[in-house]
Amino acid sequence: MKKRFLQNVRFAPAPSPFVQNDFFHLKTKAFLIHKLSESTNLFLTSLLHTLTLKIGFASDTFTVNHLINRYVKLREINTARKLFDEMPEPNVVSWTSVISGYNDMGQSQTALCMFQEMHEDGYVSPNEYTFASVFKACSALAELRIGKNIHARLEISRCRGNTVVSSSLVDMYGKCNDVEIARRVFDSMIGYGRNVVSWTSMITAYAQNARGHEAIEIFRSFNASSTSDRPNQFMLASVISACSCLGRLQWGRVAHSVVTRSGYESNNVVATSLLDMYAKCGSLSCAEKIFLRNRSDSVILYTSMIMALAKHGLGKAALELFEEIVAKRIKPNYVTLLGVLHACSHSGLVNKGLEYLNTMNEKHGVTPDPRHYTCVVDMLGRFGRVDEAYDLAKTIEVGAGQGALLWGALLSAGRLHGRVDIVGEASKRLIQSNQQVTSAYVALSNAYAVTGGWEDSESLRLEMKRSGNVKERACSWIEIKDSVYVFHAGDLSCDESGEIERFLKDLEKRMKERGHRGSSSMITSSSVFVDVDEEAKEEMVNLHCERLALAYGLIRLPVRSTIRIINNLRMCRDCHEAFKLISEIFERKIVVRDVNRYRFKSESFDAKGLNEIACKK
DNA sequence: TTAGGGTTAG
Repeated sequence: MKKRFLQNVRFAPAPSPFVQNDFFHLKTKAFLIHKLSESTNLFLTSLLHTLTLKIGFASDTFTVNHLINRYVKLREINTARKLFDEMPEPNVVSWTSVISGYNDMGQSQTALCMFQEMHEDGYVSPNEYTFASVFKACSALAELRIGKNIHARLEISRCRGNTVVSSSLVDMYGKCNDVEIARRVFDSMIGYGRNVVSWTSMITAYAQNARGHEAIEIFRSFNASSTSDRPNQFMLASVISACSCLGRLQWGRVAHSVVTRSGYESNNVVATSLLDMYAKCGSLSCAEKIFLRNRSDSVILYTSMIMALAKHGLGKAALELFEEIVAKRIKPNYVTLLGVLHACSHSGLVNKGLEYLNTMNEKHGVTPDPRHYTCVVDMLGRFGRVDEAYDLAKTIEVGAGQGALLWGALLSAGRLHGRVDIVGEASKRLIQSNQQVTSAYVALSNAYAVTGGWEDSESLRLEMKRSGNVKERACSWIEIKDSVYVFHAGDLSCDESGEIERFLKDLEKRMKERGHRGSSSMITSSSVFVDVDEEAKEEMVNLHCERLALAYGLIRLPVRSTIRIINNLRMCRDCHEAFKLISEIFERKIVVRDVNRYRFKSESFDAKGLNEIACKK
């Protein structure tokens, strides 16, 4: 502190003639602070700022801290920073206020730089408030390495064992995808107390890392604990999000009843999570009801509905909703445009999709990024324009994670359309960047085999075996009347497989009768080639024929209940409804890596657990 | 006696 004081002392303002004595000084200071705390506009705050300088409080840390906080609240971070830089003796509150201000402005990187500066300055030590703010910045940036370093610093400080700091740590590890450490921190909190925020952080950590069962287990433990806290909108939104990632409609419905009983049904964030849950669990009609009941100017609510329609193959409706956003002057963001492109991709509106990509910056102020381009590559690839997809993919600069999505999309397109050259190129790119290595090896090996390169194919298989890249058997699951059935890829031991095959052949025949020129081998090869005029494409959108091929891969697999799915399909009045049902089945299809773990969880915990909470008084 | 943590679309 001394160094900073000496540096600034010659610039410190001379004592003001207004400061006559201690009593006057204290009264004036109290008046200023009181007025500052009441000030909600920039004009008044600037006036009080001028007054603070005039009457000689520019060196008073406490008063200047109030000023800084007022500017932070008004989102005037540059003014706040300027004030901070001119302070002769900033204390920990001054530092934390500016760090927190940068967080609020979304400038998390600057917040972290400031924390480092504070450390190097060495005159002020961080306290609980500072650590909580800094972990929040790490969360926003998903900076695991820096977060761990600061966590180590926390452990040797006197600030460990604080509920707020630990909650922010749980959140940070969750956002950085290290759920195990998040859980360890959460468990350690039992010694000094958890509150509704700590529990919510843990639920969110599980939900955001696709571990819905554990998220719901934590929610159940929270309700069974002795805490007097009740679930609030933050916690409920996360619980619903956990139900979404599980794709289990029954659980989602029970969670919805908890929301209704808690009185949070009209909360905008909760409503958005409900909408998303219903859409992901296959009930588009319920999603629409939630949307209509809560229609507001929220871009996230609109975007969720656009995504829901897009995923259900209703591209035209999704685009109409987007036009409504534009007409209402709600500013779309990059996710909204992703939804629009997704809608075009899943509905065969290829040229429309390209038009949106090329005009989104000019018309909507959203610059296309690799995620948008990947969506368009996927769209072109799905509809046979593989060369265009490849040409576009080559022009996009991506990091490793995004590259996996981009080249993964091209790999699928190459496989779907039998383009060995594209499969080879995409596989090589994926292997080089160490992404999706197993799938890429398999695809590349198959590509070599198709072109007669048996030696290359064999050596690749050996290489896979040596490096431990063994492909896991894919599986899917489906929920029927509160039970979950797991399906294994390639298992044809089903008694009803003949009947299923006959049924699907019949569906294909009826589809052709309605004028669709799909591939004659659509069912057997799981490929759909589209070469139809615009009108037919529109109809194809409604029939979800691309999904039929994929759904076939799901329902041909053996479980006793498969026959019940077929019976449900038969109850449909025509093949349009049947396709919709197949599509819904497909929407709930989730590939899991660890089947045994999932089975164990699904047996040990069912919707009754949530029901108990729903009925709790 | 100023400063701190958790939610929804992707």
